Amino acid sequence: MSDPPDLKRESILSAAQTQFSRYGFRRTSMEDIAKETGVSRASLYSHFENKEEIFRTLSAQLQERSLEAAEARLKDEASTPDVSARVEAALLARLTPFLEVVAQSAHGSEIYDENSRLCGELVLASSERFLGMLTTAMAAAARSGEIDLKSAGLTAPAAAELIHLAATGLKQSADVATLEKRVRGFVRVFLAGLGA
Amino acid sequence: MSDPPDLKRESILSAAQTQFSRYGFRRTSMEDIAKETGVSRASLYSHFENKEEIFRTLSAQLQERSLEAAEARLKDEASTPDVSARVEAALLARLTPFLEVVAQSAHGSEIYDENSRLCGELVLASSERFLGMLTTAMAAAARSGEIDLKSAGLTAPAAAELIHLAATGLKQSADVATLEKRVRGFVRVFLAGLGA
DNA sequence: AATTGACAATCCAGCCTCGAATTGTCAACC
DNA sequence: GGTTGACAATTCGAGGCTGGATTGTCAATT
Repeated sequence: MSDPPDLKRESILSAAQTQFSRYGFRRTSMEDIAKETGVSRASLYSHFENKEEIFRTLSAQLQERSLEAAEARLKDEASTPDVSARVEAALLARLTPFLEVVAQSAHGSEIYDENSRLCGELVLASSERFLGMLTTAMAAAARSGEIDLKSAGLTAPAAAELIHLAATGLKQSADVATLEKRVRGFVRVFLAGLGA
Repeated sequence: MSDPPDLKRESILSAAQTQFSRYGFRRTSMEDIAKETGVSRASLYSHFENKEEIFRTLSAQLQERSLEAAEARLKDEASTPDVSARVEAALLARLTPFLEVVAQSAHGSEIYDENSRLCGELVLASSERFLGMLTTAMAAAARSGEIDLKSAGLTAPAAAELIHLAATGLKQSADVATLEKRVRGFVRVFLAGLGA
């Protein structure tokens, strides 16, 4: 099921994340990453093609993890019987890592730009995947009668899109605590509006 | 009530808007604006201090107009007895001009950046003012019993903030028609969630 | 008073150089 | 296999220079 994790690779990624967060992408040199890892610069090239690949790997890992966490929250009907609570948890799982990287680091906007440049398609694809999850969840909740899309005049994709776009706006929060409060408030009201 | 409108100033502003939209702020010269207005470049300086002031005036006018329109929609309880419909109309009045400038022009992002740089405080203040209007509207609707904030666990400012932030996300629409559809869907569901 | 052409001052994109920092790739080593 | 120091190639920012475009300000004109 799970591949054997490459410890050295992981330690390099962890060191790189630390340095990127501290200095941004451009101002972090391979030397910095090597030193933080405790290894020579040359050996980094045994594990990654170059700095961009380290960054892309890190970004992909973050995306993947947040998507998996979000999906898990959406699917966990056993311990969270409420759609509203599942959507809330999924949005937080998806948004929190982003906020921690971008709003936490002094170089958040630079990192954000580099991410668009180096991983633009991945970001887009992840966004689509998340939208797909939400759509599935909305459709399922409509089928089970937990929400009523028809009387709202919406389809499942349209409802998912609204939640997704609204969440994009809510991302503009200064810290995780604020984000949590806002997401909770938003999801409760919005899903209540759908009859949840 | 209304100041006598300075026709020459208005015609300069109109010409400038055309050119800014066509070429962006930096690539539009005073010569361009003068030619479009049909006067000499020198005479522009009889009416405006410089290019930045023309831009700022244009931006302020746009902000002011969208705010006034939004406020009018919110206050028009006579012809629009529904809070939901008023909020929907107000959001559209506020967002549409923005979308027309930014999403329409090929230089939208440059204009957006210059606007932040030259009119940052104004943009912020306008945003606050709009948030204030929404807060007032929410509070009034709660007072009249048209919505129920308490059972949603929200205050009027919190509810207004959620609507405002969500609208920020909805702004990411490719055209006005899409924006309208989304705002309508969002507002109906959200206000329904508040018991409207 | 508003408008204008003309003038001097300023800005700015392009281009060059320079040198230090950084990169990617070895052969040698463990 | 992975690791390393060392090497050559490349990148990158600072700085300076140039010419053309653009700006802001006149005194003269209507």
